[in-house]
Amino acid sequence: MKLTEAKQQFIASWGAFGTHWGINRTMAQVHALLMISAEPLSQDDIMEELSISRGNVNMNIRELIDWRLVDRVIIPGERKEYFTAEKDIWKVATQIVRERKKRELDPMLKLLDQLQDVEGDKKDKNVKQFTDTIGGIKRFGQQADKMLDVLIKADESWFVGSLMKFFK
Amino acid sequence: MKLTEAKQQFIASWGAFGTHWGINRTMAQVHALLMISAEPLSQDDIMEELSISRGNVNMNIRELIDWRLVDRVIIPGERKEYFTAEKDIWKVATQIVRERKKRELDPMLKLLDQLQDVEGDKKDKNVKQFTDTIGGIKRFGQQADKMLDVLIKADESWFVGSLMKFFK
DNA sequence: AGTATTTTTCAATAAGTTTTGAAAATTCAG
DNA sequence: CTGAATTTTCAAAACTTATTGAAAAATACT
Repeated sequence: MKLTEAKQQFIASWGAFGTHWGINRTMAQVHALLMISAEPLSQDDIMEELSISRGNVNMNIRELIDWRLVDRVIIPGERKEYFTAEKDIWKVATQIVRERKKRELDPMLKLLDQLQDVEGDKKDKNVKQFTDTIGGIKRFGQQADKMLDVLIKADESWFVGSLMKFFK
Repeated sequence: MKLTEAKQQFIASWGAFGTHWGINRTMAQVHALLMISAEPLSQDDIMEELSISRGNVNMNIRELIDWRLVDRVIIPGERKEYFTAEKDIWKVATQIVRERKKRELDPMLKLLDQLQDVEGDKKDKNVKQFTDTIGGIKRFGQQADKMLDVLIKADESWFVGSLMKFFK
């Protein structure tokens, strides 16, 4: 397979993949493009490679920077801004975990705390089912929370070395 | 907080939560409703509770059954079909992992295999960056794949007992 | 078999999200 | 300070996805 074709395939698939993960297709494509590019790219480069508008590039790059997956790069002597992506997939993954934990898991646990104490007869099966379900989700979420915290702080060699022995 | 209010809050939040995970809002809401219901519900019950149309309930229930998160229940003497959700959150989580692995991770790994061997000069930095990135993602994906396989087969007590020691 | 009830389908429509592109704002070199 | 290059904004348009509801199909009771 030719490089150009392989690149296109990867970008398209990474984009489709992203939509399953609550990430907008174009954002995932821009990220894919930057991950496989040896050199930083400008907004114009990205517009050209992906055939999308300037505004679209701008918005999605901003979002990627917000997620700390992409960095602005200044190239001396160049007027334009350039962009580059973190290429170590372990760092990419832990950064995504970090952000999603902050944006989704933490608020959910907060909410479950509040929902935990409904008024009413603990013997009523409707009340019981509700508090049992909420309680179960909460305990599970707290466990996941702890686990992710350690994962985020760990480095890859620990992950591959110690933890992976569990998963022979 | 009153039960009715707490229920509404939980259903709404679980729905919003779902959209971040590539799951349609209504599907997540139906799932939430069934998880906190002590008794199985009929299509009419769900229509009423969530104020959505019959067709909508039907489609989303079908999808949930497809994901094996919801079961049809026959109540003797009743003409209507009823539905109930798995309430053990550990089982729910492993089932979701199982399905998403099958639908997303496995196909992605297959694709990465194909993209691994691009023609061209291995010294070309563009070729090198591409194959390095793809290779890195593939290795990471394979590790995740193994880990998830063990997780799926494990039961909760193993998870909480042995594995959680790692995450003190 | 005939009929009433329930479930499923699906075309039309509504709602939501993403993209465009041109105008406004900003940046920077001379 | 001026003006060309570049970036940012955002309303309108395009596109995508979800929802409705009525008709068709399936089910099961008498």
